[in-house]
Amino acid sequence: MLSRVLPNEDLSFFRPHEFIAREGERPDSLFQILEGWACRYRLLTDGRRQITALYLPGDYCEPQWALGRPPSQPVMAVTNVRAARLPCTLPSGANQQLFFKSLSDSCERQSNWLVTLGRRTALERLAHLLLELFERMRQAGLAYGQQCALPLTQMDIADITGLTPVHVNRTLQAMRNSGLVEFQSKWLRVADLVALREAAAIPAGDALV
Amino acid sequence: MLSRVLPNEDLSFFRPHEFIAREGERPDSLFQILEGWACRYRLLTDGRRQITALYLPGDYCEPQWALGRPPSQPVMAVTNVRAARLPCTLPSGANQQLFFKSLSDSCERQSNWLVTLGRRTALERLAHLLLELFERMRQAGLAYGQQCALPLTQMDIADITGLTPVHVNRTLQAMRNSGLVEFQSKWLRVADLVALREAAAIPAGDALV
DNA sequence: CGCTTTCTTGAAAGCGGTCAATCTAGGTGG
DNA sequence: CCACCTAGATTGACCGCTTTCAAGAAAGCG
Repeated sequence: MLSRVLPNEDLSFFRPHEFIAREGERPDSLFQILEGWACRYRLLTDGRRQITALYLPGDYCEPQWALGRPPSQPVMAVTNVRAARLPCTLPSGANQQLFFKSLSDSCERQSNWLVTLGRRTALERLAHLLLELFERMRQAGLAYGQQCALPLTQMDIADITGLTPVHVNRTLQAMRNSGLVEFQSKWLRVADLVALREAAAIPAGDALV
Repeated sequence: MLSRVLPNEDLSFFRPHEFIAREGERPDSLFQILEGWACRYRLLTDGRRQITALYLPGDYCEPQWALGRPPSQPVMAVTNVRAARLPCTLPSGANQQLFFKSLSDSCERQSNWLVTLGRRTALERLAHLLLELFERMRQAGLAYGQQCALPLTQMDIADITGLTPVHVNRTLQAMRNSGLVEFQSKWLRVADLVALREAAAIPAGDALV
């Protein structure tokens, strides 16, 4: 599933909360996540945090670094992360295609998140998030039946969905109580994907990306 | 300022609210906006709308169409629009660079908007929007001193900022009353850029993009 | 000059936020 | 093996920003 582009030798490891890239510092390589999760975020001066991207196994972090653009937001490991180091230059041929597909995918995902943050309720945001993460884990070959790992704290989830941890907690409980999802100790189980899609207010034809 | 890539012959014109691209329909060309504004948006089934991108003079609409990805969201003219038609294929050489820069710019802008929609208050969102639009108009050579055109209705602004038109109206009034901006009849005047940045809760080092 | 879109205003309600305390579980060291 | 520690999850009470609903004023346009 998770296609490797480089030999096993060039690996990096990160611990939870360790920086993978710092704001403004030109990284000397970019990464393909092999194992674990990472995130990109921005902090406002008063401490408000918004997570703007999640990197799951298989994801590139970040193609645009190869375009000569230093990271404008820090990237940090959420869990233990194992990643392949790739040269920080634009590859040619098929790998170039891959890069641009990756860039354009993340653009698409962000665009969908704008809709969620701008117009969806708390419950819809959480449904959307769980759905998207399950789908991405499935595509990475990391879902088992209707279950997958989901190693985020409720605080992380709050900073993704633009809510407070307290409200995430309450809304998650409502979702559990209504039987929409099972989600505890970093493990997600989606009984009814269609119901979850509906709860997320995702129009019929829309892809999740 | 606004560098043209094609001869004058290949032009398209659109009226306000006219579709420039429809969801899922492969466009046969992509555009560089020469005059006027356009937007990309998504509609939820109950009518909620979120605008996910604005296209100002000089902007490409949309590089990723050339990557073989049909538009996942409709694009529509906000004002009268004059645009140059470009072949819907990946250019080579310098123009390719241009495309990817454009793609990566819009990615960056979206990422900043995630922060705004997720974590900023109504006043901060509006300040951020006005600031960004002024800056983009300035870079396009379309600002005159500290003023520029801003041809959006309060409803458009609401659908960009994830607010209701009513609240946009009230918040805009508050900003006018406090002397932060002058904005009426589609014309913006920013007396104090620094104050507006502060009102937008934009951390010191951050670029607007 | 009438029509339609846009802007403005008021009152009331609600969703999600804030503050603060308590409970739980995983990890550590003795 | 258990006391302790700390991060994370949970709960309750209250607050307030933003929404909703409903009218009316203003402005743009044919």
